[in-house]
Amino acid sequence: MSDENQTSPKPVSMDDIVSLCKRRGFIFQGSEIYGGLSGTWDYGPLGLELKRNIMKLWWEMFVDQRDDMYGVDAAILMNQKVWQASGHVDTFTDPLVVCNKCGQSYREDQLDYTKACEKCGAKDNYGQARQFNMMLKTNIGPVDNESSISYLRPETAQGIFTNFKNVVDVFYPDLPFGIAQQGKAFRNEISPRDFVFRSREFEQMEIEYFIHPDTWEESFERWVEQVHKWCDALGLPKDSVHELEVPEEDRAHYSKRTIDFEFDYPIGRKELLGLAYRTDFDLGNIQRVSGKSMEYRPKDGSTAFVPHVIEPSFGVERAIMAVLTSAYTEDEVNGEKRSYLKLPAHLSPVKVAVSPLLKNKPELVEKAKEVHQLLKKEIGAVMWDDNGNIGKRYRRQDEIGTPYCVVIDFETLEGDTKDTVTVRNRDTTKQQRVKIADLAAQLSKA
RNA sequence: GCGGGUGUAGUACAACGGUUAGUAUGCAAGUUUUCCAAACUUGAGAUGGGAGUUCGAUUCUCCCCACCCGCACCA
Repeated sequence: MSDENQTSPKPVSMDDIVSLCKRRGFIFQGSEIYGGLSGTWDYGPLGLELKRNIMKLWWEMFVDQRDDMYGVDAAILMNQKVWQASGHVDTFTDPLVVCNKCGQSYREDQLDYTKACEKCGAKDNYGQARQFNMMLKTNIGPVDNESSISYLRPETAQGIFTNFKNVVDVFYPDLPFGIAQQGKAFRNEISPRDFVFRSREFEQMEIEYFIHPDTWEESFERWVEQVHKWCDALGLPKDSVHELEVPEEDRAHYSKRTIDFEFDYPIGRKELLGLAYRTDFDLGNIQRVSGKSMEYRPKDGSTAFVPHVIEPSFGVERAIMAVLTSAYTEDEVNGEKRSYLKLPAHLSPVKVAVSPLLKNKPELVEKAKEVHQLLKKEIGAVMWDDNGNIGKRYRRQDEIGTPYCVVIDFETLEGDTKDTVTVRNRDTTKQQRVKIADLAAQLSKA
């Protein structure tokens, strides 16, 4: 689906991004020193900052800035009944049957044994059905038997549903309200692909927004708007984000409406996040399996009911890839090609770099260190950089998306311009003089 | 999981069945440099892992691992 209507194709390739991520300390192959482990990735100092900034932005936007949202942080390991109730145990254990001749695999429930293999035409040459489970299984405690089985959660959502009653009992929020959670999830993907796009261990940010069933349509529409606001906040170009209305036959059976928000990645147009109306499927299952009531009793005394949910589900790694894709820019400065990350300032791993114009002039270095300490206290993510010459530092900071470079030069030390520094803008490469006293305020505002 | 491809310093590339495996860039130390990857000196740094063939393997063969491209999968 990415072949047609590809709008504003980015010149950036996946290799550019992977290479930059590694070269500059964003993302590395997991367990690389031992030859790697498929589907796992490690975050370096800068990637970690970027990831945290994205997750922080999300939390501010969807939890801190709202009155109707509650956060939880549920355990990754959960009682196996959670996954029986949710349907994951059943739907994740599809038996697979493999053609002995060509190795083509089929789901047993969809295979007609009387027919020849669709791929190679071999007849009556199917292997034994074997279970394939997308959930990563483990055992709790010293015994290794049926009852000790547990799974690394394949989604964070169930940790929200299982805490629905707790949140209602303690806070009794007015409906509608939402519960939000960020955290790791695990899937034993058959083939992890496309850098961090599909991996076996990943980070999710999910919301279950509880509503009265009569209001689902308007609530859904509001979430569509919210999702677009989120994409704007990530700095994604509007023409790179697409709504895909998922047709009924492709939706989960309990979902009455699902929109996949897709992004134009270097690997094509792929899902960035999902928005689904899940009805009362999840709470209903919990009620059925646990025997505990999941009903919500409105404060006005009207009839109690099991709330329905709208579920916006965000993948952190997919957001990171979209942000990097959008931010990666190439232009020319003084005839030299330059590549840089045009990140929104609130996402940049480093907010400000501080340099002495020349590193062999102690008076400059001393003053610069002073300014560095000052800014570090005020802004936090401030980097000291005195490597090479000033142009080199600018390029290096450009490439990791640092929005501002502060340079202490001889004008800082004396004359009318005493105690002013140069502030250089990443995107325009223009610079202006700013009083040291105003620096922190001006940079954190910008 | 299937088919195809790839695997050499941090990155991007070279080379070769045979002495110290090169180049660029990056990195580290130093000299220098008054604003956009200047220059010089020095230094560290690699044949993914394991078997086999061979007098000798980074090179050839096999197995494993990882990544890339297709297919399948993606509740």
